Amino acid sequence: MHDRLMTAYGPQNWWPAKTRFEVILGAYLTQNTAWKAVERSLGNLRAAGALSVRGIREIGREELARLIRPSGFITRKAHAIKTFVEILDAEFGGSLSSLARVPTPRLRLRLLDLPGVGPETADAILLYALGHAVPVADEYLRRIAERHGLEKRAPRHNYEALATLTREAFADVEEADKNQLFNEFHALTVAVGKAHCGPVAKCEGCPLEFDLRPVRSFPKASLKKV
DNA sequence: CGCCAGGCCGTGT
DNA sequence: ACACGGCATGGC
Repeated sequence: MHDRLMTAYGPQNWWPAKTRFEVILGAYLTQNTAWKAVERSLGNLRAAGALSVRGIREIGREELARLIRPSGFITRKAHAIKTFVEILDAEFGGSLSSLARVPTPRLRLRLLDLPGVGPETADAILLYALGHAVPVADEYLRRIAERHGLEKRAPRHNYEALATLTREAFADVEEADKNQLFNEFHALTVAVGKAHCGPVAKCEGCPLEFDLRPVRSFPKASLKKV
């Protein structure tokens, strides 16, 4: 899949953000939200000088909520983002580098313990902001796995099963290369997902093989949740 | 106008 | 364990 998608789409150069903290903000803001809307929110934050740890630290929740309005769920996301910075300050001296030095398993659990951080957001932050080599699964990968019948190896196609599926697929890769591969694979998954993996798959021209299964036989409900 | 987006969480079974 | 609905907003 990775090779096929790479051939079709080329390197995606993710994450589309300049700083580590910008990646983290994007990870929160893009939850069930189109990236286009996230870009607008990030633009608002930049204009307000709030695109940094200090910037978020210094603005109030209401002001933050107003700035991220385009990407929705503003009350929850504003609270979640403020909490992240509070924890960063309280436990890591406000240093992302310090946070990044925590061993992967413990760091992942700490992130998951934060409000508004589920498995995908935690792994996106780990991989794209903190440099840890973890796979990121998402709704598109879930649909791809389901429509290709990969759930035989992951009976309960939940998040962890998809992550494991990805880890196993890249098991023979050099440890030093895994970060880059997980990075690219998730970005490519989103690329093919946007083009072909909506609620109703558009198999036309898809570099994958969605015709392995009759897509229309999947009830809408089965495409909804991880 | 209706569907949905690079999820997460509380609640009910 | 798993399903379901709410969370907010704007693009298409």
